[in-house]
Amino acid sequence: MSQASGTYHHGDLRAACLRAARELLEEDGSAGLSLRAVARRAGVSATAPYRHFADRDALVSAVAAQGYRELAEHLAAAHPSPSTPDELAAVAVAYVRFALERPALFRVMFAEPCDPNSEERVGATTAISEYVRGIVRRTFPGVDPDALSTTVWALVHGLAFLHLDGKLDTSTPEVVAGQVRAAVHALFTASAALSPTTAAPHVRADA
Amino acid sequence: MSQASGTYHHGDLRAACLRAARELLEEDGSAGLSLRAVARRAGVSATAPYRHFADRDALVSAVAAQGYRELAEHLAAAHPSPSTPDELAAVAVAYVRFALERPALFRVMFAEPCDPNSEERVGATTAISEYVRGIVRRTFPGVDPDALSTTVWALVHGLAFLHLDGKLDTSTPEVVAGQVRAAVHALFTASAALSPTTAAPHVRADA
DNA sequence: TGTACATCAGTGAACGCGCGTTCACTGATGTAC
DNA sequence: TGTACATCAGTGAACGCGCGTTCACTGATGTAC
Repeated sequence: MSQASGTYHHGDLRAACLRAARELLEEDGSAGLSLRAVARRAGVSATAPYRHFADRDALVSAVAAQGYRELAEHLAAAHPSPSTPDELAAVAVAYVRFALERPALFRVMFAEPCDPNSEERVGATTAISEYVRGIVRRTFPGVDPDALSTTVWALVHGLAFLHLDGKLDTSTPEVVAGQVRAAVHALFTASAALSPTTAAPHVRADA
Repeated sequence: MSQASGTYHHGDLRAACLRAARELLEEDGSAGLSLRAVARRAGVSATAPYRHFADRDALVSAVAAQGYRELAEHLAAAHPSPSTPDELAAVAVAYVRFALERPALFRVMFAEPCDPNSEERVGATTAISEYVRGIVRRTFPGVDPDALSTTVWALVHGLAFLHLDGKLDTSTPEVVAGQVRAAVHALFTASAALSPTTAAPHVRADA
């Protein structure tokens, strides 16, 4: 029997290592991810992972990349192609919820000083970035998508991190969602006012 | 001679440890802060810091708290009491610049899972939070300061982190400052439109 | 169908490392008389 | 002013730990004949 994902001695140790890493992150978010702990959890000798990852960094980058992919899926699940403020807000809520449900993974994805050389990681980041740009283009036609998508991403990302660090009220998911929606809607109104097609009077008054 | 900050055998080892920690963070941002490395850098035995810090966590928290204080000073230096969008933007630029100039310190302050028990740390965070709220109150009279200050802080904090992680263009300080100013101004316009006193027509039209 | 062989995923001992923390100590300082 | 003493900041040896990584190996699998 020959499958696409090879079944060797272990079965699929690479996948098992990633799974183990995720479990460890979920159990103790504050601990650093160690190759030995991952091997232990995968039920394999300390050196077995070296067959699948060049070194510890490669493992960490692979975990981060998987996180980016899952984040993208999570956002898409919130709404396939948002084009209204409410839909954008729903995606923003999903982003923050993702961070709060997997705090350690989210930190690995963003807080860990990342080597810019990891293709997997750079690619995944670019994908997220493009996704946000697409939303902004659809939701705010007539506004420069580059500048605004940066603003949107920064706002949502900042909300995620401040919640993660306990700097904001995280008592219930509803409270969090409310804060995120309020912030996104404030932003939308701004942009509508700036848009040439729907410019607010106090902006046109400059002309 | 008896001074407020006691001069003992070393002089002032507590301060020397904090200084050493800061130097180490600036030299290698990716390495974790270790008590032994700090002692080594301070030119003192590995166990000497225990006279001044209960354990490693206490040292890290002290460094973070010092970072918060310096951030507050940095923001105040950008503008003592901002009350216009331009002045707020200047403070936002200072916030992001602070993060980019001391990336490792900034990560210790925010990215490190922090124990909510550290009084020093909680207090410093609260101070920053209050400072932002004050700015928002002055800059956006008539708008609920709670909600908006969260939005402002999140936006600026998100900009700082995305720049820090190389997700945005950080080629020159001017480019970064431009992005930050653009984002803050977008937000201001939003809030002006929402404010009862200066509400934009398309908002009042709802009534 | 059966045998010989190559491949290579996983093993396990071993390395050298830096870490946090303990402990009994030492020796400079400041104070009481 | 001089001596005895208490304090306590800093020492240095020692502990046990988990880490990343190396290396020669073993043994299951898949393949060629």
